[in-house]
Amino acid sequence: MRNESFFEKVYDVVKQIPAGRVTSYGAIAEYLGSRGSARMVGWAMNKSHIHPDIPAHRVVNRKGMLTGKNHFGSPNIMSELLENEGIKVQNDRIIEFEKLFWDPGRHLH
DNA sequence: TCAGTGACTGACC
DNA sequence: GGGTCAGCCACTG
Repeated sequence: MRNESFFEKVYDVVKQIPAGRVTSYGAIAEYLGSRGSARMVGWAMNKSHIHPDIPAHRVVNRKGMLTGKNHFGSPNIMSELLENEGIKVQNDRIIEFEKLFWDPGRHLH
């Protein structure tokens, strides 16, 4: 049903990302059937503050870089949240991003 | 309705 | 990995 907006679906996926794992905007967009609309996912994250439990820090770009850290109020919050979950962050980039990558299309098939 | 905006991505270097 | 360019599309005013 389309009772949910595009970003409502995005939140539904993001909330299912397990702790200690990360995914990319493009992966979520692709899972929602809007491949190439990764910007919409990032845009949805921008408004995720209206939702209580959106682990937006577990969503990064396809290179594993914390491009959205600037939207957490303070640039260091995002990396601290990730490190708190056991994810190593160095120079605004997730170490071993490929190993920690969580594909919604594979887990939520 | 139209134009602006953007937490991206792929191509290229 | 990182900068630039162009395409992408849902939402806002």
